Amino acid sequence: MEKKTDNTVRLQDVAKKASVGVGTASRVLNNHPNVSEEKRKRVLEVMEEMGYRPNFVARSLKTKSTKTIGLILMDITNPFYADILRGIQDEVTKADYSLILTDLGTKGNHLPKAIETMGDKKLDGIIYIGNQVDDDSAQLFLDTRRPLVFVSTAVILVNKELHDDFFSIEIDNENGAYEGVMHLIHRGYKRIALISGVKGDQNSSVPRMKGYKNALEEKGLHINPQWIHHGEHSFKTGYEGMKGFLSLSKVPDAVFAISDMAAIGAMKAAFELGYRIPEDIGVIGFDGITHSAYTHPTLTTISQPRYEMGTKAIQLMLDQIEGRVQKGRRVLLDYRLVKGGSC
Amino acid sequence: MEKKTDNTVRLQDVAKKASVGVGTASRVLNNHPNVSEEKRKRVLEVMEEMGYRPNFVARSLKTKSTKTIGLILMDITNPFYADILRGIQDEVTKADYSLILTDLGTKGNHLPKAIETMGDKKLDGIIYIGNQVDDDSAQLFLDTRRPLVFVSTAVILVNKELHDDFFSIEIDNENGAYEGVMHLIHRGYKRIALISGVKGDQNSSVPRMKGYKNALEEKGLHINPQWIHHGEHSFKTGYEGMKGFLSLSKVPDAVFAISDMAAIGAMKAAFELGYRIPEDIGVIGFDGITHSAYTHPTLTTISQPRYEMGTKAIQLMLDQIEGRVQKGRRVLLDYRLVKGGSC
DNA sequence: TAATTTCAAGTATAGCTTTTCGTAAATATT
DNA sequence: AATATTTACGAAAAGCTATACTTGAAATTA
Repeated sequence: MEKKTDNTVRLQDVAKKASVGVGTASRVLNNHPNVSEEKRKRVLEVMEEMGYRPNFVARSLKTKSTKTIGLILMDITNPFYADILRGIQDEVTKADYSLILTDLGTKGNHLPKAIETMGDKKLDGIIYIGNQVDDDSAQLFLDTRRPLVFVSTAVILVNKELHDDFFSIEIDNENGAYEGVMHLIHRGYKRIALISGVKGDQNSSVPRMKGYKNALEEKGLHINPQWIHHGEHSFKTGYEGMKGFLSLSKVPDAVFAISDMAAIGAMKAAFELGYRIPEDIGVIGFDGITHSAYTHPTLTTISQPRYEMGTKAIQLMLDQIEGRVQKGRRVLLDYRLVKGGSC
Repeated sequence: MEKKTDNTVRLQDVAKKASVGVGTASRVLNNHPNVSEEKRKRVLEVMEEMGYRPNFVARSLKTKSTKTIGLILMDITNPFYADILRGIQDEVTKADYSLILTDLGTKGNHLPKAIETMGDKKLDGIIYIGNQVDDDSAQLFLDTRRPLVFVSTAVILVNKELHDDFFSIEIDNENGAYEGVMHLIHRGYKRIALISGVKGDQNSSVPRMKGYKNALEEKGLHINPQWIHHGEHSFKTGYEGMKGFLSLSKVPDAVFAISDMAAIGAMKAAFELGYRIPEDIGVIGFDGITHSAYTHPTLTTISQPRYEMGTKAIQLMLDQIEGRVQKGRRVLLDYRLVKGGSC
């Protein structure tokens, strides 16, 4: 009961030296009221003098709060996610929480393991940013019985029902895409191709493709299946998609890319084949990453409020952790058409 | 001693149901030898049946190991760092550790707080990736008394002495820069400008500028102070640097950028002013981020083994945590000139 | 057979903090 | 002045696991 194996100083060491009970010392530490000014001062002095630092692990065991939020994300390599992370980080820092990050990466399905570990480590909440999650993983999320926030992720189906015990933050993807394609049409483009994401992904691919089709149909333009390319949110996807389009007998005159990464890859491919942008072929992207302002020509894009998505995510998380809200809901943020020189 | 407030199942619940001592249950959990096959099986069954999940926090309190590594990095928005993170993440996942991330961002000095928090939360080790740290923060790092790995960071000075109780992973920045500039010279460029990082930063700015100067001096080329621009590793810095150079009466014919981000920004500025790359002005970058392969023309760059830097960082970290090494050392990895079309 | 070794398995304790509880003292109320 | 209420504070429990220690039985040896 009085072993000092290493030289860490414990609260009871402080208490003893200050001649108070360990309970009192704890109260001082946590700014509880019922402690006399005299003892408070003495304890504080001794803490300073001995260089006492509270043990977070022991505290967590007792309070059941780790002051740590888990963040699972798709691919940190994509600046879109990195920008969201910046918002998350700033807000987390402000609230004195820590962040446990799991970057899923592209190879292998590490999601179930990641969710379970975050539950086991007693994180106070979990944020997920990425593609739609399958039903099994969705169930795992709920099983952790922790506050959840999904960013830029389609609402999940569990047992074929919509759950309302988590938050989600998105933009109106369908209308965003619609507006982007409309912009192309207004600029005079008529043969508009689509570089999409993972087929069937309810997060970005499905709603954005819907917006794309809505716009074309509304204007009576032809939807050519050959002009739709599926892939990831990567340079490579855009590059390959564009290469494919430009090798067809009937070449499109504009491309709507589901992400800026893909748009940049597409531009590269067009340039390589000697096409001029925007004269020969127009390009529009989606996301609004910083990078899109540094291509030549500058990329026109549907910009998402990335930083704000991050800050909002943490705010909603803290609302849940601190019991200010009960039911989850879907939060829609505004997107914005940023006009560049690519179309 | 027998309160069940919520429905979490504890090891002692498992033990009771399996009619064994809690010690035995613990041994089963940790694969200790001295337990009969019969009881092991029974305990395992009960665990499965009750859905038992070990409490990491309680375990950490006892074992003094959190199975969590801290990562402090400069700016996740820079793909160079994001790529390193990918390597770190993969290796961390493999070893069944978690990662607590602190992205310092650009505004405010959050480093001291970040270090202290990671110490307080009893993380098993800390990795730092970024600019040179000041002496005070360096001392804080050492005060945590935890394994340390510094990636792409200049060796730190504490009390004006070189410490050897931490690891660092770098490339030979001076020679890398030297080689890059030499490449420009061999391609026929003679008026070579430099877009550098933070002035005096021993991490990248100082050694790379040294390599830059070495090359110029060796070839008897003029070093023009007006052709040196300081800033950050960002698009903006490169953009502004190049704009500045091209407004001078005596314009350079090539630019060596300290990072690919800056190089891309510089290319953008040159294009805007109607310069052709590589005909009118040559550009070479540093880092080798994926992005550099998708500019037009493709960016020539000194590529750093980013992913490997990450995996190596974790390997060295685990070596320390698991006691396989005592003294720290400096690890140099290989860089590589990747020839693009920008010079 | 008795003594010794070996091993399985149960018990108690440590790890550090917060919180509950009970007591004593101080203050307020009548 | 006597009682009720509030406040200060120490002792101990609780949170959950791992480990050191202990015990008892079985196996080995003399």
